[in-house]
Amino acid sequence: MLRDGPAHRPSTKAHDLRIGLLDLIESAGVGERLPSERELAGRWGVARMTLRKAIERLIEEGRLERRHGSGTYTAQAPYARLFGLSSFTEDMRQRGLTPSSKVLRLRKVRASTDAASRLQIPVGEDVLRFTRLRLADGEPMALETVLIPSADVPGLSTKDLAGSIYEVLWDRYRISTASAQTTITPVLPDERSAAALGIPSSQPCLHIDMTDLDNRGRTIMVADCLYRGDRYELTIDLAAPAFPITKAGVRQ
Amino acid sequence: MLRDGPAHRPSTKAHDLRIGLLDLIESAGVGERLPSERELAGRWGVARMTLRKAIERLIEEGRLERRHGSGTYTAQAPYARLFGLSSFTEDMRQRGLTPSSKVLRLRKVRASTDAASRLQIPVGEDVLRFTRLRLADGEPMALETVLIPSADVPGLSTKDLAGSIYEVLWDRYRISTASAQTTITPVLPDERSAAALGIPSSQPCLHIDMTDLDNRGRTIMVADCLYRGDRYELTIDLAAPAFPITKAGVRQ
DNA sequence: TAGTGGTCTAGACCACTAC
DNA sequence: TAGTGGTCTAGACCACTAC
Repeated sequence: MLRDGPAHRPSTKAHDLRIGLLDLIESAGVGERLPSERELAGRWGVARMTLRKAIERLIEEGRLERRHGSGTYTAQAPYARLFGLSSFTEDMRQRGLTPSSKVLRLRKVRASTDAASRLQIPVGEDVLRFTRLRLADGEPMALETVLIPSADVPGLSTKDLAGSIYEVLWDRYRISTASAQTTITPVLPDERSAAALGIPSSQPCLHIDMTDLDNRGRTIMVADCLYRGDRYELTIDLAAPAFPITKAGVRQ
Repeated sequence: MLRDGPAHRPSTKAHDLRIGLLDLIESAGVGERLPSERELAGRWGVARMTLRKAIERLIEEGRLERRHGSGTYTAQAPYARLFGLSSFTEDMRQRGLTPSSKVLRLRKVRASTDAASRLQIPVGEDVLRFTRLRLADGEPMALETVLIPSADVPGLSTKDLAGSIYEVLWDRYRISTASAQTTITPVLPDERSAAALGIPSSQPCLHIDMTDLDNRGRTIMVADCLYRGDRYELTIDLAAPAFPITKAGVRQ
């Protein structure tokens, strides 16, 4: 059933099983139970240990979860996979704060040379550009400007921007971030940004620049964020054995 | 040979094998070859697959390396494991810059309440405290103050502080960092720091506060660093499938 | 060519869950 | 108690290395 062409590189059985498992995951809903390991191993004619290896890799990737004695389940929506850094909404909730947003601008623009280069699209292409004030417990926390190729998000409007953009991209367009590149620098805000954030322009801020890529390395969007240095701190926990965990913290 | 007490928690064979493997790693030099999987499995009376599982975990932790057809080897010194963030020396080299250091102060002090709490030692205990200017291509890049319990590093002196402290701790005291907690905030430097870094005090900087822990969760040292915002930027690459890679970048 | 790691098999028994 | 994942066994054959 599974194997394909002859002169193919990674063609191990575990890799073929991966494809089959991904199909199952795709067609299943979030949190749904897969057939048992014995059932799947039998169905695909492989040893259970071999199947388990393929499952383990998908667990590492955050696509599956196992519950001892119960079963193997599809994991939560992939937009939650990139830890704290990716989603302001998630960050704030983890801190026990209530996130909200105020859309300051939303319009369609033509990609500048710089934007086109970052988005990997032709110069002049239509791009949706919006700026939001992100709040925590009603108080300004960050100012964020996002660029997304218009063609990817037909019909996206202001009312979709109340919460996590990751959630909207996934729920509505089935777009999900597989990796992100982030650059962090300390800056002083310009007058306008300082006013929007409610801080003096002498207050240092974290400038967090992010590019989100899908699983084929194509750019999904770029985001330019300015976080208040007096309220926000970035925490990175690096652990040698397990995965480094990155999360954002809030200074009390 | 391996199993210990009865009412013990993780007591799987793979866990017992881990202990045996760690002993081998400890007594071997860096880059040395271990006995083959078949040899070790025979010696310890387990199936090869079981041994492999224990080896795989140590590979994930960066302690071992496998070379197909050749053997299993002890990995490079563990101080290099924590990616860019941990070692200024490594960071700069990766960027093609030449790192150097200038020790500004080094003395033994008594732990303040705050220091004692961060280092997990009694208040008033002897602590080695040093401040270094870190340079890249001869130009100031960061100002760093480090605290280490004196008892852990007998004989450490100024001449040991020319390069990576991680390297010294490992080579000389066999102390290695297993995890690190880092907090990042944007700040304006005080007059004295600004002068040392050769920047105006209106130049925002990244304040990076780090606590290094060993594999039992004990604090090894705390470091307080001020990075020039005009020369230094932090880059974080998050990838969903593999390990997030954190590295520091230098603005050109 | 001998020895190594890489993958896979077809079982076994245990620990846990959900009923 | 039936079904699930968790661990382990004792092999097999393949791919690669180092000589």
